[in-house]
Amino acid sequence: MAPARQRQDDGRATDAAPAADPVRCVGHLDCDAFFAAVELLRRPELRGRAVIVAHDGPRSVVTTATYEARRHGVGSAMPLSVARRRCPEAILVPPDLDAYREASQAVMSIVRDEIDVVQQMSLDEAYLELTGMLAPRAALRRLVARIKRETALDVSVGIGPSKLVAKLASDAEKPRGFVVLDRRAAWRRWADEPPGLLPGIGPRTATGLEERGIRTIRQLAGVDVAQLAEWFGPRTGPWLHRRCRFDDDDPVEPVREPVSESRETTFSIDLDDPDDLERELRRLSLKLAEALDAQGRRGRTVGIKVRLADFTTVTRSRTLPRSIDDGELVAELAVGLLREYGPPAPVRLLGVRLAGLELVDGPGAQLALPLG
DNA sequence: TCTGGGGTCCTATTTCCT
DNA sequence: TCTGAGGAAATAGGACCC
Repeated sequence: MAPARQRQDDGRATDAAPAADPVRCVGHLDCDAFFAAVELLRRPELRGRAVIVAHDGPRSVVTTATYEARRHGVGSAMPLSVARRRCPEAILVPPDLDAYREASQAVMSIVRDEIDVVQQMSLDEAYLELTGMLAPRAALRRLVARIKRETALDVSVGIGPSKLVAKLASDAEKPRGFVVLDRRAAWRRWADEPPGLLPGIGPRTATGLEERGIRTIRQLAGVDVAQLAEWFGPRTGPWLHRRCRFDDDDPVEPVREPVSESRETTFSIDLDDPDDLERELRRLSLKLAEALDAQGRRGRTVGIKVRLADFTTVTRSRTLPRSIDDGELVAELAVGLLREYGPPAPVRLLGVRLAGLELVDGPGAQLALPLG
């Protein structure tokens, strides 16, 4: 494989070409077993033991497990029933989102204090734009040490020429990893791994590739773009073509406006009675509207999501001429959609969503309250 | 093994408009 | 008035991520 433009990150491109942009440098920071780590801080007696953070229900899944539990084959998103079978001695701790939010804020405010351009991806993960920085590695070494000192949490860090490589690098040697790679090093390290290693290639795409005889990133890189476009679509095809070459120029975007917000719930026993379903949908609608109201946001498209007993999922939505934020109205519309659909089987999950979000009367509207 | 909750984005199809 | 091409927006489904 020959990367189109090769530029090493030693290249302090001296005044030769005026158009030469600086070598991009991106960091990815990921807290190790974040939810579990926060729990261990509060309950040090659990240190060294297999701990699973999950609700205790018949249909719950593992949110995080300590590395001791992972050694027994327990992993994130695994049904709790399976996790228990694999690791019966594991201690179950219910999630405490408020505590994780607080810990996240502590970490992220340190990150933002040290780095100008930060894109936070979740409570425990962020991309850092390091381009132009004189000594990015040293800076991130200091950052890691400061996070450990001030929060007692461990993080893994990856540094690369793109988000893609940085993310793979941070994942490569967890926990407490610190991996720096350029594109060619990434190729050497992962070319013979399965395509599913690459973020964005999930089980479905991996299977699709396998059915066509493609089992490694190297093999994927040998497939014609046009062929990939035919197989996976006009955008996904070319995207795969670049991805398997570790070619990525996705920018680090510090602020992104939310597109939609939703509330959903899985019942511990499937619901059959329309009255029960409507009551639940109302409750979810009011909860959603309340949250959006607190943010000063409204939405123009109301949608429902219904998962039936056999796991088939149906969505219905309706777009209004203008955006709304009233809980009762959201509930009315959601219930209307549910009635129109009329679930043909017992329902396992019900959800409501508001999309096409906007800030009411633009930014700052919330501050425009009468002062008396 | 039997699958949470909260998001983003992509694709295909339909519908409406010009 | 009928017909059709082509774009934008809406809709539904689904992949994927943490």
